[in-house]
Amino acid sequence: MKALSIKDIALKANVSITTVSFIINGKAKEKSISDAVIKKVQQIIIDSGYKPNQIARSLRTGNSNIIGLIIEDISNSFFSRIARLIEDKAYKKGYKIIYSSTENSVEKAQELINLFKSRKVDAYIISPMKGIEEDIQILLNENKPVIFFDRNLPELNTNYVGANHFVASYQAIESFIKQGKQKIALVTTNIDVQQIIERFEGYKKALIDYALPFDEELVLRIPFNQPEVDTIAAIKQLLKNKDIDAILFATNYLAISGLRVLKQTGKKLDENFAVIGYDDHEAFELHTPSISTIQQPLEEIAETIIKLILNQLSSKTKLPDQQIIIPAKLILRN
Amino acid sequence: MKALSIKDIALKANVSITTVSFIINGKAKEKSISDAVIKKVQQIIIDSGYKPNQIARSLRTGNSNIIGLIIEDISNSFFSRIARLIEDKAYKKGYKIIYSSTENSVEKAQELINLFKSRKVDAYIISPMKGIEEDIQILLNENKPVIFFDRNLPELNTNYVGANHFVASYQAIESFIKQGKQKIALVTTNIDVQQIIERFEGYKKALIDYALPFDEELVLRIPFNQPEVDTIAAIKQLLKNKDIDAILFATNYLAISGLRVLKQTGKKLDENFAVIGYDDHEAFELHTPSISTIQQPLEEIAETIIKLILNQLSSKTKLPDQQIIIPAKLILRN
DNA sequence: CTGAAAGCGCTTACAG
DNA sequence: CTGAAAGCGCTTACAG
Repeated sequence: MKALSIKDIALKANVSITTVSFIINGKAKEKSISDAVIKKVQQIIIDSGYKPNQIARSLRTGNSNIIGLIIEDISNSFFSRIARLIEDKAYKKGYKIIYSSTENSVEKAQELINLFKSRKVDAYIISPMKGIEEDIQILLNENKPVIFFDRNLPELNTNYVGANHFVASYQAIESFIKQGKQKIALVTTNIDVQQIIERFEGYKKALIDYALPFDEELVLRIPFNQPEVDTIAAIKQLLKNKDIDAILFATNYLAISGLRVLKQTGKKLDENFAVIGYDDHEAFELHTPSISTIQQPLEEIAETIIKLILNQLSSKTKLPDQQIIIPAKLILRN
Repeated sequence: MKALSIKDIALKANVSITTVSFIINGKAKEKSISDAVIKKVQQIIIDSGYKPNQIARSLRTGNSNIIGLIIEDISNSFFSRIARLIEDKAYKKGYKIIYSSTENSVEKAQELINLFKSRKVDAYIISPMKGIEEDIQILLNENKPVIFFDRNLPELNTNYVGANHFVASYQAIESFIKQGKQKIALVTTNIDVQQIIERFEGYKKALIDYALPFDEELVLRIPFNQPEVDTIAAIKQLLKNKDIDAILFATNYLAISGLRVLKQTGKKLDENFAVIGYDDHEAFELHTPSISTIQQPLEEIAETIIKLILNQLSSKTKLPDQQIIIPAKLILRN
């Protein structure tokens, strides 16, 4: 059972495929096709259930109405929520999203870019990593809209939408200090991207501003993709060796591991020990006691990304790049 | 900057595009292209960074090396974890996955099927809903491999991979009864799919087998996509009106809402009141006390799905449909 | 051992 | 008001 083609419709309607094509693409008026023909062809299309072959259309036009979304890990709730929001919003504008995870691997990201490129996606939304600059630059040279989100590569001139991680992190530490905490640790990842570095800088700056000593040994940098048992062991070690009274976790999955440590060791969250997580997670609110957290405004981020993309796609000339920084919110839950 | 085409490569190598095509597709030996030519062309391909246009290839061959994945909601951790696993496994076999969420809307699912169809995906992995039967039947008539997962539409002859929800649910209730629970509620959704019905049947059968009264008023059916505040209100109502000593939640997001209710009302989980969740979630283990849960073997489900797909894609004849039911595990955490 | 040519299903500049 | 034809970038049956 082969699918119908535009030729079949033209045959049935006794017109040329040109005419059918004009009608399908809403150019009937502009091309002054008679109303009678328009009506007849449209009826045949409806009756037959004909759907244009998008592959052929893409080959001919060079675009696809598809936006490629490249993220770190779809099973991380921060990314899956953002993906869902972007999907919804793009969908309403007639664009489809295809997405895939990189696990922070440059090779995987390169393959995804090639995949998307060979599928002629119209635009790219990327949470990038160091090492991918060259591949991105090629996309930019081809005049493809590229929006970075979550993290930026400042050496590249492109659009970026992200939260103000420096300030968020600073405020989190500030709130610890105001609670009288003295030995505040940061549990972060070792991935070398701006957004993670900013969280560290905010941490450090707050300590310095409040005249607390900055101790590199209170900063735990967990290798990305390390098995969780090792992460848990490292956090246990940190708690054992140092007399810590507060921890800021720089990602939600690290905070989850941290909460597992507390559960396993029986360490209590009380006036002597506090934690703050990054990026909300159901487990934080439901925890006893509830865990305070830094929340990125997902809705606003998704909205901004889509707006930037659509602007670019509808403009013939290259628009100036925009770096949009949205405040993150510290949600105190105790 | 236009991308290179096979023509450019042929020109540079001073051979025909036929020859280049054979070499790209590994048919050089079979077509007895000389080693010298093979080497020369390959070198030019590498040097120039040429990547075949997959759109053109798809148009010509009618397939795409892409598998379409249609799920309920990518922001639900059950689906995002499965998606991630399927993505990994397919990737290793040279297939890419594109996925999208339906939110249980038949219309959205139809649009996605049409999108995927017009993109010539090679196979479909679908968590279906009632009302989509006809569209699926069309895919089957076109001899496209279709695998249902998570839920089945028994009236359709197709492949299915899922967990044994009846048994899992039965065992959960059985464990409540053995703890001496008497008034056991079920909080489930109103979506009319087999997997949800089985969870209900398991609940009911266990009560009957153990000579406990089955009371329809202890079954709360939450409308899908209802705002969470309403869900929370309904659960509060249930707890208030009935003297319940145990609840089985039929999905993880319902259990999350249930835990929110406990938090808000201050109701304690103790020897007088127990809950079990469905599909694991970080919040369950980290909760105080930890929440018991029914876990579907995600890894095994993903593995089985991919195996079925690859079998079908590599077989020229239609393989017999398989219904693969994998046991779910009750994880008791207290 | 290699190539010319048809064709996949569209869009669109051009012609009438 | 409408259509014939070129062309997007591939693959492959056929010919030599």
